[in-house]
Amino acid sequence: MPGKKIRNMEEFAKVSGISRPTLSKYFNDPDSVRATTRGKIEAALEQYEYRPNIFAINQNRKLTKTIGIVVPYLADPFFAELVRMIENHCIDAGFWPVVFSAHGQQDLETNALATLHSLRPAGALIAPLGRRSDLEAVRRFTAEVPTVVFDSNVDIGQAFVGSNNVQSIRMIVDYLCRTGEPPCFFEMPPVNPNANKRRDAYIQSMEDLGHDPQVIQAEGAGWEFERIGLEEGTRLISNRSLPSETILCSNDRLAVGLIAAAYQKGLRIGHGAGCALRVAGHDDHPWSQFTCPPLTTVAQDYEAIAERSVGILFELIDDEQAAKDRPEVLFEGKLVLRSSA
Amino acid sequence: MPGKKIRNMEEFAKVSGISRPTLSKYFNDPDSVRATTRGKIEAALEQYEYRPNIFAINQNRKLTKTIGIVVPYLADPFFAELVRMIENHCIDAGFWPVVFSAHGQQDLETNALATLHSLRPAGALIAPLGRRSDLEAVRRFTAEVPTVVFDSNVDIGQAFVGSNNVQSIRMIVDYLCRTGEPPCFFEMPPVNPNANKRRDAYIQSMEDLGHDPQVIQAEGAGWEFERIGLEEGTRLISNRSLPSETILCSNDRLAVGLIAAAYQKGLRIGHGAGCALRVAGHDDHPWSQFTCPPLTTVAQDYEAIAERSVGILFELIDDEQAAKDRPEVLFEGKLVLRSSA
DNA sequence: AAAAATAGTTTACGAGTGTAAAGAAACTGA
DNA sequence: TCAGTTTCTTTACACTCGTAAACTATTTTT
Repeated sequence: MPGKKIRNMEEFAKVSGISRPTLSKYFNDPDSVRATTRGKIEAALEQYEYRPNIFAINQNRKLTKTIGIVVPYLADPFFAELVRMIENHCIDAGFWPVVFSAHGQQDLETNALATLHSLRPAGALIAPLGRRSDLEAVRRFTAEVPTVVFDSNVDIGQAFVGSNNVQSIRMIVDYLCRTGEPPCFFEMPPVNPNANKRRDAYIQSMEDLGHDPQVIQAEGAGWEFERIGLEEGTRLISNRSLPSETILCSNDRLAVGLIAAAYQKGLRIGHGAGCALRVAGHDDHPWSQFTCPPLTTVAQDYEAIAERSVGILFELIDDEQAAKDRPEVLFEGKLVLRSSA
Repeated sequence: MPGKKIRNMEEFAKVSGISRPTLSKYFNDPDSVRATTRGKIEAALEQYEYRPNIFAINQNRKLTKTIGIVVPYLADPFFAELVRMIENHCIDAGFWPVVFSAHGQQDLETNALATLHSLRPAGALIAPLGRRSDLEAVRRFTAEVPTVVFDSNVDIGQAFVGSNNVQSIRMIVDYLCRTGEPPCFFEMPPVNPNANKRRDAYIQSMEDLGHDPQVIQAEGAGWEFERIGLEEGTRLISNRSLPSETILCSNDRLAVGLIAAAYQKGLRIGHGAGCALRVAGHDDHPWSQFTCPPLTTVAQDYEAIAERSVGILFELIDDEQAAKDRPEVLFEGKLVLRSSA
């Protein structure tokens, strides 16, 4: 039951009977003071409402407890989910995560980095816009803040954590070829290196298997991937211009749109009898288990990516030498067989 | 082309030839200095890389430029989208939005409020967890920070902005009754007042129309609404225990799960011939246009809610008297007719 | 119980900005 | 050009906490 309001650490020192420097130590690391002292402080905390002023704390600390998280588009469930996990890891480690979304726009990304920079964070986790990023601005940022890049591997930061697109695409191409007609590849204008890697991996995998790769690029920009999938899918189906009955989509959100298009055109999706199309995706987006039919896809290991990014960042923060070789950690995708393909 | 690094405002005063207090004024509000002075400052800003230290700024300002945004679950596309819009409005107005997600957990919500509090924000926009909120903690927060509550109307804060659930539910119940069998209502254990309002509005609307209300409550907790809809939907269909062929879901995410269940059970959804079920939702979630079939629902006016919440908050910040009567702004839902019902 | 080690107190300064007051400089309009 | 107004400069203190140094109190070790 917090009682009287305490304005600053000095006042709290008075009521708790502990000197201010010791309190400062305590708030930095509760285990750095003797148990009896800790007890007194915590007893006082129960009685009085007091929290150190974040601004004053960070003003003087060489190393703040702030971790910046920058993603290209927070309303994308993939990033929302990843950020959720990353935030939890940061909080568990006693850090304060601050999330920025570029909302798909370069100026907002650059601005977020500038704001973040002036927060003097201990480190940052960045999933760059990719193509649209102001790479110079990002580089300036990473020159001063230990940064782990995740998801989209542009050559910046001190480490990268993401998925092994080559392996995952190869795996699903393999599966699709083994179980039916070889797939064509449905993509949009690439927004980041992942998209390119996936396309290239598709082409390579197909050639290795002795098939003819067929890439369809949907028009459209922005982050409404489902809409792009729906519109282009509708057109392709209407024109009967799909080069294969099996379609591997560059990501699940595109697949969601394509599935909607097929449904609306009366085409049944799946690998059973009476099905006109097989559709597969990539990422295992939170929604993909609820499409009709449920989407066969490759799961990115969200939890592993989140856990490892944060882990590497903490290593970087503890030991700046770890930066030298820019490790790249790639997690393997897992095939998620559902009924769409 | 920013050149030499400037460490603080004093140094920047030297190189720009403008006194520090004037610079301080400029950074607070660029229009508060003469155009010629502004010109000199901005010329210097081009040449030198300098940004005022956020911590030092906020340490002394009575009113910071920080706006706190707290949502119950950021990975829910409804909140992700709303937050995206709110953030944009804040940035446009020269404020710094800081987003917190409670990730569905009370302790995280309470903690977010405490952290936010110590940021001494100019104001806050809170969508409370609802039932799970530690109302006392929230109230303590709102006693000191001008707060607009949105989405979920618990009786705290200086204003509320949300949707008129009574009107919107009445409208869709009306529509469903007019065009086919009267709907039953499919809900989960209510997580916030909206859920209760919607159920009650359903019951009232049905009675007003002379029909027998039928409420089905799915079991399940947490924020994986689609899963709840899928699992309970599967059970209901298997047991043939649906009291009506028309199902109004408490929200779109539940409907997404139910639609998946119906699909997997081979039931065709829609209002045409050969359809076994009609399914309607509420909210117009970003996904609901891509379900199979596309979901008939009631659209919440995202942009209006975002714009108005921020607008009212700015009024509160400018004039604390505005708080007295706790205005409640309810936007009307719009019927979105697609093919699921 | 004395010596050694640990943890606390007191004192003092530093971080980078906001802001107030008094006076100097630059504009404004006739 | 000159009075009146506005804007800038100078000076000084405030905000809250981190942290270092010198010293004292407490605990641990032997």
